[in-house]
Amino acid sequence: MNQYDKAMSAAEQQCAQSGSRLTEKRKHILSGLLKSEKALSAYELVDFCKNEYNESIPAMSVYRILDFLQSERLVHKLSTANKYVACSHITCKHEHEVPQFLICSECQHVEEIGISKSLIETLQKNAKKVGFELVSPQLEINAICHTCLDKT
Amino acid sequence: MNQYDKAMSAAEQQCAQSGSRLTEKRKHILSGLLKSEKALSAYELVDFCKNEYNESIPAMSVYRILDFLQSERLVHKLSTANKYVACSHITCKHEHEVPQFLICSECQHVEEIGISKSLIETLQKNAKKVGFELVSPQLEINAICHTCLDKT
DNA sequence: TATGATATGATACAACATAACATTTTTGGG
DNA sequence: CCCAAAAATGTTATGTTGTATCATATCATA
Ligand SMILES: [Zn+2]
Ligand SMILES: [Zn+2]
Ligand SMILES: [Zn+2]
Ligand SMILES: [Zn+2]
Repeated sequence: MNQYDKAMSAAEQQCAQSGSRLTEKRKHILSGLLKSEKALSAYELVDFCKNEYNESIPAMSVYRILDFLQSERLVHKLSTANKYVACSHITCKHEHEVPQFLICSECQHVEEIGISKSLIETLQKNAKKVGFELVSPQLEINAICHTCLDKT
Repeated sequence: MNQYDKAMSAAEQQCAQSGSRLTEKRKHILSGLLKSEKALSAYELVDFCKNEYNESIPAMSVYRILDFLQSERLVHKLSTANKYVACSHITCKHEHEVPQFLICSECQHVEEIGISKSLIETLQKNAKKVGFELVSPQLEINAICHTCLDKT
């Protein structure tokens, strides 16, 4: 079974476990994010569903579906880019760490990596010094991927 | 001289030094950010100028002015919030470090702090591992300020 | 004062996102 | 199986953020 099928099947399991339904439309949106392997906007996902499945999903519904997928921890929102990306750890058993996203400013390719406990603690300590408490943090870093760097 | 006046005067100096002009409108936008002490959207700055100076600046101009102020390193854009904030180090002589912003999700209060060299190096190393180069990074962390935390 | 460069205005529109209410689909108890 | 409640999706309108383009005004300086 390839990575895509594994992810879809893990997503089914995740939803079954939490007692929610992974409908066709929700699957299509998730598949768009999984197949593209990059961050997509809600409207790009509308286009994807039109092109790939000849299915017209209104933007409103796509946003709702993205909310659902986020609540199931299958998808993350990248606030700096106003785009959405499939979680890289859908197939993993382990608890989801505080995520860090490296986002290529050129091609929107995204890598999701965990942040080490010690790094989190450092950030937390620094925040506290200036009167802030981290709640459910997430780091988004704009960078250039090596593929795009080589092209220039 | 209070902090606000110091900042405006330092901004004048900065622009003089780089041979650019800090016009009235540019001053008004900057003053909006300095006085509010929180992150504001371009459209909120339009309102500020209307209320404070009875001056109608089109949104287009506000965006241009914000671009200018960013190029002079007087203002930062917070991409996660789609808002803008005055640099906390306008009056400082030292080089501007890689900035980290703690943004209160409740009240939009922002603290800008520098990131230590060693932390940057850690981030850079982690990025390299997954094929990314940081260019001009900036960390934005959504958190809750203690004032808002106490209210709840 | 003429000229070019810089700054601002006006208008239109693109892209991202939500509010409010209607309709359809699913589900589970009687 | 049927119905009512809950969940999912559709429709329409609108709000928010941001850019493109072309026009006009202001400033510097020769
Ligand atoms: Zn994830
Ligand atoms: Zn790239
Ligand atoms: Zn700064
Ligand atoms: Zn606050």
